[in-house]
Amino acid sequence: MQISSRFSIGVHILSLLAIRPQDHHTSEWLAGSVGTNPVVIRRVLGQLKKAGLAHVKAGSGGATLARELDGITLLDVYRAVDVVEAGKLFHMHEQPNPACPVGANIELVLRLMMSKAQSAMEDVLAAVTMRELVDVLAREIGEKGAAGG
Amino acid sequence: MQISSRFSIGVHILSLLAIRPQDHHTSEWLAGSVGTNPVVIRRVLGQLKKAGLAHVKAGSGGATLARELDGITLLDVYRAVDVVEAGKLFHMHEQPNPACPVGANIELVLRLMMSKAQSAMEDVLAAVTMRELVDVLAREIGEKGAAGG
DNA sequence: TTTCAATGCAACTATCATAGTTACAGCTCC
DNA sequence: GGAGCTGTAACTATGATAGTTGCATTGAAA
Repeated sequence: MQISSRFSIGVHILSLLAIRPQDHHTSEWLAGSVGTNPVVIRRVLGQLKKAGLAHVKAGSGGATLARELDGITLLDVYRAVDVVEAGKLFHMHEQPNPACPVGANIELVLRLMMSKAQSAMEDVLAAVTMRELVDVLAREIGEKGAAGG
Repeated sequence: MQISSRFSIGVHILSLLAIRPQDHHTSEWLAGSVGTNPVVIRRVLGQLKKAGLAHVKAGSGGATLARELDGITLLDVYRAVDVVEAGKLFHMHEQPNPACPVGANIELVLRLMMSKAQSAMEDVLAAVTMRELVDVLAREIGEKGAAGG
């Protein structure tokens, strides 16, 4: 089991929009950096757009950030690409026997723990802004470097 | 995307072994409380056994705890049922373009964040022992009650 | 107004994990 | 030996993911 790569693709896209604001970011251009199909990019970009994180221009094409980097957390991206339903990271078995003491009561207890665990994970994502991520990324690029687009 | 119910089934099984130590815990009996097929139970129980959390008797049948409740954390169960590979909760897209500055460097940065988020989640699981969970469960049962097995 | 590149979306594919099910060999104990 | 149970293989249905093709629509520029 893994959380869909739509999340990492979303972060990648927003990073590109931030770091190379001068370029014309078509889905094909973005797909070239992400290493996937333009349609996959359009799907994710559509979700970022719906979440108010990006603008996308139909016709002439091109995407831009819809918000300041400081106003976008990793949790915003994670929510935008709809990768895990809220409160449903863990799948609880669905038919515990209500006639058994354990079966009748374990769901409540277990859901509480699951919820805490999921929240802890999401809190980490919420604590990181795209600004911070892009800054670290820019430093990496500065040190190691890399050519092309 | 959701983490497999094998985890919640595993916790349910261990709770049953703890709370009703007098019973003969066959896969069919356990399946009755969990609300699933005996084979599903045997599969999970086999994983708990391999992880050293439960004993299972072939032939005559029946499962028992292999460790004190205090010595079993929810993380142990989570690891036992092999629900998420270590460090791989998030799926990173696999072919970022090394010729693009962002593509070449985002993996490192993103994996760091993903790893932190996953660890935060697992730390919560590690902080809860089956003893604590069973105590809460027993209190629930005491308050609300429920008949049968 | 024609043209052209790009988006948005539907539809289809392959692949994989999950979870349920049947079947049966092998083990244990009475 | 027989009854009952485990361990495991094999098969099924279902659903998510991710890639792909095709096309109607859009918008800007020639």
